[in-house]
Amino acid sequence: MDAPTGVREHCTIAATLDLVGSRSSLLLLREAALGTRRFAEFAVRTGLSEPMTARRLAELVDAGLLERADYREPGRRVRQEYRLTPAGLDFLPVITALRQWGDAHAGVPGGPPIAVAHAGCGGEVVAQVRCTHGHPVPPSEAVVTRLR
Amino acid sequence: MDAPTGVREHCTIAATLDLVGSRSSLLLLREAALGTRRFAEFAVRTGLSEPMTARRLAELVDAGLLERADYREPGRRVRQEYRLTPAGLDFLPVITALRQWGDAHAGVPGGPPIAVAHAGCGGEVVAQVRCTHGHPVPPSEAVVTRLR
DNA sequence: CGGTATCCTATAAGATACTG
DNA sequence: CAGTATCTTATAGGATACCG
Repeated sequence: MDAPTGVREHCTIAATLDLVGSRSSLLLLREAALGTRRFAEFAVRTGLSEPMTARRLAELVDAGLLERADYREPGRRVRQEYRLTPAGLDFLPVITALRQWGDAHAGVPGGPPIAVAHAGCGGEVVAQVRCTHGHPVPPSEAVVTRLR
Repeated sequence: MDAPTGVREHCTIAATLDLVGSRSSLLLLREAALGTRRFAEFAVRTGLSEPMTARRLAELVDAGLLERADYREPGRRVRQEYRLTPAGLDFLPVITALRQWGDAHAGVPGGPPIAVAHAGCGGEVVAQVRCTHGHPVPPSEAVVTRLR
């Protein structure tokens, strides 16, 4: 009678939030975007407890944003690592946009703790609202159509 | 002894999530971005209960993303409306990026319920990761520096 | 090191009823 | 229409202890 798996949301933003919208998931995705790979690093850098780190990392793997892989440094035993999948890489605009808003409006003492620059050019990396033709789209030029 | 107001996070993303990171806040900001102005519309369109709608709208006003304003249609009594402030408009890249990821990876039956187009040009509106010089920045070209 | 099991608290969120 | 008051449930998340 009820849906066996997943969520039946009518809005894709709501569906996204149901999937990865918790604070802990977003912090873990932030860390993955910054290059973190190992379980203990995720827990320390996000400040999340280990049980929560484990549960959310497993959810993100299930949701297809992260993948586990074996990882062997020469002469050491096999370890695990978590890496962004293509769907996880597609999430980078969200992380970038959150960081950008936070840097501008939720200033923390001492300033932002990380900086992201474009390799070579050195420009600051930001998320921009544009159309698929590459034009910047200010809010006044965005036309919203409700399809249903 | 403790901080009287606000949150002292070390990361601007975490600070942002503490401020407006709940599912209900993000759904309300989505609606504000789509042009919703009135209390009852916010509640119906997000599917949130009225108490939650009231509490979160007040939080968003306190946080400076929305502002209340009197609003009078000719011949009718004064009503209230909620509008995005400049800080709220700055949040549009986050909403756009969430919608974009959801449209691509969290498909809902019947397809996305809204479409956003660039006025005139007609191109689909998306969030793109770029540098401040305007170059598109693929994940491999983003250089992360931890400042502390 | 990379987790799991168990238990606990805080808060997100809904239901219902009511008010100016 | 635009909320508020009160109550309840579900879940996010932490603390602690333990395991292969």
